[in-house]
Amino acid sequence: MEAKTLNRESWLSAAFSALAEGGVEQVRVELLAKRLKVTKGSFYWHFRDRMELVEAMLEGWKTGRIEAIKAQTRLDGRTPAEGLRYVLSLYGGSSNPRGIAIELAMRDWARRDPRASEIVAEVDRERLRCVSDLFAGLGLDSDDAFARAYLFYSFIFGEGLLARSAAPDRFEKARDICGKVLVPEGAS
Amino acid sequence: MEAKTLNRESWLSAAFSALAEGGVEQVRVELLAKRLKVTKGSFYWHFRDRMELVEAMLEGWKTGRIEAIKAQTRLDGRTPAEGLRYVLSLYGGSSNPRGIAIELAMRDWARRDPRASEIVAEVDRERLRCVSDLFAGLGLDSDDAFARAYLFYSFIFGEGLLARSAAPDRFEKARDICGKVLVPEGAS
DNA sequence: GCGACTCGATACGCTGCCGTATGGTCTCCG
DNA sequence: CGGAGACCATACGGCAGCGTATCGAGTCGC
Repeated sequence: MEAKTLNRESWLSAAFSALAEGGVEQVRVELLAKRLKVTKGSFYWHFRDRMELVEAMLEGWKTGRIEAIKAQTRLDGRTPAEGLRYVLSLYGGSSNPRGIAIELAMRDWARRDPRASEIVAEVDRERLRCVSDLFAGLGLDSDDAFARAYLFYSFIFGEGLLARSAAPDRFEKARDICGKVLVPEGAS
Repeated sequence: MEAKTLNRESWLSAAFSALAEGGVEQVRVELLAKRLKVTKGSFYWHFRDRMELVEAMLEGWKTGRIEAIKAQTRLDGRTPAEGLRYVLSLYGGSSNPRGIAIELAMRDWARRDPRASEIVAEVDRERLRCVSDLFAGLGLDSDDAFARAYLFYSFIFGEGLLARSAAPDRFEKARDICGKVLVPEGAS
């Protein structure tokens, strides 16, 4: 399992872990090197400089997320409502904490770096489009469908921001109720 | 207007600006000093070290936010629905960008610092309580009211995370529709 | 006017990080 | 076996940030 020699992917993976745990500021080559049990001599073999790593992260995240949302909203026999509930479950609660952490770190990064901001915008465009289509499949008109998608994603991201320790015992039930509000049962 | 001598508040204010613009990592004493046109000799007069500044920020933010939410949800003659729409408007859209930026930076900070996490949790508890009460005033039972408050705040914070450049022309209308979904018209 | 106090400047050492330069150790291939 | 190339270690210079120490320059009480 353990490749005896590192490659670009090893460094990218470690970089995303660092991003998830500490934000962009924590993806530093000497820290990653320590994490990977090598020295930065290795890093500068695979990458020209830190910038190149960071741009590879942006590009990789973008394509990965766009592929993912397309796959996740391709309903093979599912109804639109089921599809929405499925997408919601992917980011809901405590499933996939790493994915959520990367998502949030990415967005915090985007707040102060125009390149990250552009990448996040592209991903959001695609996601809003895909999820809008699902809501449109529920019978909503274009504006309502978009608004629902907007609410949908705002909730998903915002939920990751709300301190779950504020009332741990009530969150699960709240999430269920929110699910019903976000993707209405009765429609279509 | 310009005080000829700085005090703790001056540094705290500059620190919050730096926090809003660049996250905790950017509240650095030498940067703040440059921003305030002094040297760090001043800083270490007013604060023991960077830690003390940072803790003062946490404490100040906590008390300020808790006072604010209590004032904002005290409905003097307003109906609960009006109160909710008012709170929503405070954080909505492009009003108060600095407040939103601090809010998001605070939460990103909380993701990796347990002290910040605890502060945010305390503020969230109070906010959820206040807004839950408003929803309860609309006739919802306890669980539904809490879930609505949960959705309400998730939306507010999540909205700040969504790339508005993903579809700038559609966001305003979407926000309006979301408002109607978040605080139902008919209820009560 | 003089000491005490407030507030800030200057200068230093230390650490962590980036990037470069150069050398070493494998592996593969002919 | 021997050379080439892939991969990594070691060592260095440079910069930025933290914290300390010390020294002014104003201000206020008396």
